[in-house]
Amino acid sequence: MAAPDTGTVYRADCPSRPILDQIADKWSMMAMAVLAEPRRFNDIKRRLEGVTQRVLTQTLRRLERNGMIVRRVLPTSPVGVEYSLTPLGESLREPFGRLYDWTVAHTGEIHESQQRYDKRLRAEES
Amino acid sequence: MAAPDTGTVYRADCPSRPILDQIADKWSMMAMAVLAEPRRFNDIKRRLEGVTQRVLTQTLRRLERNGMIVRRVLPTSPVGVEYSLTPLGESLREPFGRLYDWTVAHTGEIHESQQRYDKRLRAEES
DNA sequence: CGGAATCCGATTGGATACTG
DNA sequence: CAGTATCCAATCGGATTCCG
Repeated sequence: MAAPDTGTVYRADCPSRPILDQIADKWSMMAMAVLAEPRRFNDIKRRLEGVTQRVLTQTLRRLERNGMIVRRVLPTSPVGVEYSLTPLGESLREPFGRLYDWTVAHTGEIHESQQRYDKRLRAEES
Repeated sequence: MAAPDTGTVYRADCPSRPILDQIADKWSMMAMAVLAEPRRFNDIKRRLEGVTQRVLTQTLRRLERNGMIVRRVLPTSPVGVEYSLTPLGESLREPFGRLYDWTVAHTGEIHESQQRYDKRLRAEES
């Protein structure tokens, strides 16, 4: 199976660790999905309902630094900026998509588990 | 392809959002991988080099609440606690494994991109 | 052994105002 | 339009101590 060998990974020097830190967060995953086609800043912002300008900027900067997306300034007036996926970023959409599909498929199960857990906790506290 | 439709997802009420918030973090992913076989608290802690007791406890609690793992108190002295994956948690290892494999495969590319980015940034500041 | 509780510095993130 | 800058509140997380 695809999962890592549990004997050798997840030490402090495991190369996957800093990378997961950089890309495995909510907004990065959403931004990558939305960037299936090139989009401009405010377009992305509108689609990621709830994200603030500050956080979106930081997210896009980090994705750019890690080679997932490219930032292109358009020669318009006023200036426009278009973001698009690199081949590297494109290749990440597949594993991300798997994860997304999984969450959608198991949403109900998870919510039920949460409610059972919270109920049990409240019962113990009484 | 497996990725979500960019026209309809990532709204505030998209069911994937709170779930990704809960599971798509570094320590959760590492803990899930390490729990390929049932393990006790301090065993997990040793394998996740760098994690503190506090953070590991919080991580395991959240995974338990979301139905990914079960916590079993062993009738030993002193008490032992064993964590193991539920079927739901087991099913998550596959998409997680894909993501892990991806990070390992592209570590080099990402580091190069980071260095190019940082270098370019320093050049502009001067 | 496997936590819970507390303290506290560091980081995050929202709101707001300003800019080329 | 696409940011940057600043302020500030909340959260996170490390270290330490105590407990059944």
